[in-house]
Amino acid sequence: MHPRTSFTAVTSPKRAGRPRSAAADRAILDATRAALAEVGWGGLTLGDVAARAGVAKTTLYRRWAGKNELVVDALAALFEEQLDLPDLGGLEADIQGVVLRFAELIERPETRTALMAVVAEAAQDDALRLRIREAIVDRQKHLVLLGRRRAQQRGELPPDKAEDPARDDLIFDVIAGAVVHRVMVSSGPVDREWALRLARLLVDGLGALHLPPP
Amino acid sequence: MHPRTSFTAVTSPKRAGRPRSAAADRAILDATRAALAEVGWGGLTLGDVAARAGVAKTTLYRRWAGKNELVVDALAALFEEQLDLPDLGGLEADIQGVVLRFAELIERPETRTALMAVVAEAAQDDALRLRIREAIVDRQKHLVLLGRRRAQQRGELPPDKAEDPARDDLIFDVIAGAVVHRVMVSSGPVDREWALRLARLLVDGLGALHLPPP
Amino acid sequence: MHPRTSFTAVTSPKRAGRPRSAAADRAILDATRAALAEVGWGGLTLGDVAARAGVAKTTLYRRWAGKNELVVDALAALFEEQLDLPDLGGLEADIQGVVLRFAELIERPETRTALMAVVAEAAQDDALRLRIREAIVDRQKHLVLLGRRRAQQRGELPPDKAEDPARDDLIFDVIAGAVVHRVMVSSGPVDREWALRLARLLVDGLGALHLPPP
Amino acid sequence: MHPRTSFTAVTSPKRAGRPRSAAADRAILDATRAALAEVGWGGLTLGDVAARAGVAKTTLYRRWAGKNELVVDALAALFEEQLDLPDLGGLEADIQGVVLRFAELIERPETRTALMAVVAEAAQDDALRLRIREAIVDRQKHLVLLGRRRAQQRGELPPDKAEDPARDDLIFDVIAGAVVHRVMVSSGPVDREWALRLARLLVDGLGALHLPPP
DNA sequence: AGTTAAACGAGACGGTACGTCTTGTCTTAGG
DNA sequence: CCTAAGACAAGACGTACCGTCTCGTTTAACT
Repeated sequence: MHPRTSFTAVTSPKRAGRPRSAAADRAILDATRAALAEVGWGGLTLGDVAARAGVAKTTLYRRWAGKNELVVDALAALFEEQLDLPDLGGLEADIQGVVLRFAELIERPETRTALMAVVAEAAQDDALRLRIREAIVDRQKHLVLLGRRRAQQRGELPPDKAEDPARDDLIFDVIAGAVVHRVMVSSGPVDREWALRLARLLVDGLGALHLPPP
Repeated sequence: MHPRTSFTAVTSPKRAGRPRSAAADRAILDATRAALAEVGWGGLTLGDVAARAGVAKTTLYRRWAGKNELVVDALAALFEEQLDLPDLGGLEADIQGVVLRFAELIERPETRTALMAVVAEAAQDDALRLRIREAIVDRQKHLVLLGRRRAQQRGELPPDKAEDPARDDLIFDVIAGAVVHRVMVSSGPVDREWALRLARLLVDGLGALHLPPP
Repeated sequence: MHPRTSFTAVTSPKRAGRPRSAAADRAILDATRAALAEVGWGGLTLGDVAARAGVAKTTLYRRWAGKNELVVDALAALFEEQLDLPDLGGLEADIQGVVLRFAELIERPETRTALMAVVAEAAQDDALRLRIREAIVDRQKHLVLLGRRRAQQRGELPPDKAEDPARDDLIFDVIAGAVVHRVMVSSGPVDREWALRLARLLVDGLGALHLPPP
Repeated sequence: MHPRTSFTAVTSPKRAGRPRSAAADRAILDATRAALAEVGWGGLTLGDVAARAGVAKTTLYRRWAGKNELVVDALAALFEEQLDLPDLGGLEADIQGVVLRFAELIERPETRTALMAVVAEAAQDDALRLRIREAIVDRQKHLVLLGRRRAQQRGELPPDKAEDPARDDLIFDVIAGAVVHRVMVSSGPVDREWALRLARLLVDGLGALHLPPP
């Protein structure tokens, strides 16, 4: 499997020959999501995706190097929409809100069947792991910053003396990890109560993290 | 894929014909782990496992229904050993210890490449999800109970007025989820410092969880 | 494309595992001939042959390395039957008879579309050329010997003083070549008259060939 | 595949727009012959030919409908040169000479790999067969006429009472067929000796053909 | 000198077949 | 009845060409 011209890469100002069809891009990604929801990661066939999209396999392979890359891009679009953090008046409520929102995303059939699968594939593929982080994970991370600043303005958390990005990373790993584990492994519901308890645990735990790091 | 005689099931007292070779079982599981570490889940082939184990494919299929089941059993053996929680003198230290221990387990090549993969497969396969919980996840869960009781005896946490299993589940989801997310997605190290910060967050957050549930 | 265990090769005395299905061999060759007659060499697809034969592609590729080898074997069977030279009472009649017979063979749809194609492929493939000679061409060659001996016994040709295999080869090239050229290139009919004229030319020319070689 | 403006067709007196590049025509035919000699018919790719000729595929398809037509035209040029029959003083020598000459042509790599291939394709394509006859075969046929007349003038053959074109066709099929069969199938050399024997066979056989047809 | 219309290069496109691979079952011979 | 060996049906894989198309550019011949 050879590397391809990245689909997201901005095509250079002047390219000879017939330009790539933007409609094909869209059709393929839509078909991928639809197929994922229907048959799951394991049953996903690039031939089938191409057929659903009304596109030749070649067209698909010209843009993506394989199943992994395609699915990451297909999922990325889903995550892009869900990027906001409505101000619910307090840190606890904000966390509860974002947890519910994130769970909603994870529980969609496309996401359920595919997200862990690409993470698993990425275990042995550094480029893929990077792509997942860039296209999916990091986009959510700024919510942590936003939420923390808002809480500091409200006086719910003390102001920072110095930057501590590792702390925000930890918070993100805790929230995202807990939700994913709840949904994918424990198979329990992420309802308002569960989200509230997680929010409480974090609100109380967050104070300690603002003490000087060890 | 048809159900098989479960590998773990105790074979009935008297069975006619040549008995199954216990050596084959071990050889297959060892080969599976070795192959996982080498080529990862995606590259894992049942034909290759059989060849490595010096066993015919038939023998393998007679015991396991497919790749998923085989790998779950192969991983289960890895998790079986790691079941203790040395008393390090305080709740924070205990949590830090168990986090480091768990990370160590997750970061092995066999686990890294296979655990998420079977979780992903389980997204559409209830039986598999149950098997993973029973054989892998739940085995670790009693550590939460043990740790909490020890902390209550030390007076670090207030005694329970009533049972609250959902609370322990949440704690488990948070710890396990955070470690897995850190390792598999964020690709950051789970070192003493990271473990300490997570432990602190939990110790302080845990108090709130002992207030009456909402 | 890797070499395969030859289909015709006698399988060694003892082979482990399930033996190859003889029925599959037959079904594949029959399907090949049928497909050739229907869609011709250019339209012949190994996938289609497999489907017609009710066999998986793997089974086909286990026996033959590709289209060329398969078709040679499929044609060989056709040529095997046609091996006799009825005594029509005189050299001229015998030649006329064999020419008509040979033309009949060449003009079958399977042969028409495939024979020249494999010969063309063989132009760059020594192994294939050898296989064609062994499996198809040489089988007909003994007819020349037989016919000549019969004519010598009748006194139509003088007895040989010494062996001269090159002479028989020439005769074969002339007869086979003329018929093939007539059918494939000139697109003329090989009817009784044409066959008779060729026979006359040869009968009169043959005398000269029994003079001492130059 | 649609019909094209034939490459050989005289372009109509007035055509608007940019005229077709004659250089491209030449480059494509040269590239075709070179590619044929290198990779053979089977390996010949129109994309590759275009690349070798420094021309876009479109340019190629604007002139020829496909591989078959292109190769026929490429071969035709080779055969165009070889059209003479030096008077070697006698019928036998003349035949020997033309046989050697023809063999030389057939044994070129381009011819070897491509001639039989297009003949094979023509088995199911009447237009192609006609084109081959016109562009390649018939050009050689007048040599038979020329040789026969010369021999009649020398007195080596009796004068014709009536036209008998079928007889000349037969002679052509015999000579061309025998040489092709010798080269392509029997894989034997067409050397002076072989050519002489064929010439003798014909000279002696030819007398009979001048008797009244049956 | 400008206009025009076709040829040109480049390369994307929908298709189709390729030959390989893996899956899970089946068939033999041997223990 | 189990085992090893390996053939089997099924079907996805990723690649290579096919012949068509769609661009933007170039090149003559006709205004």
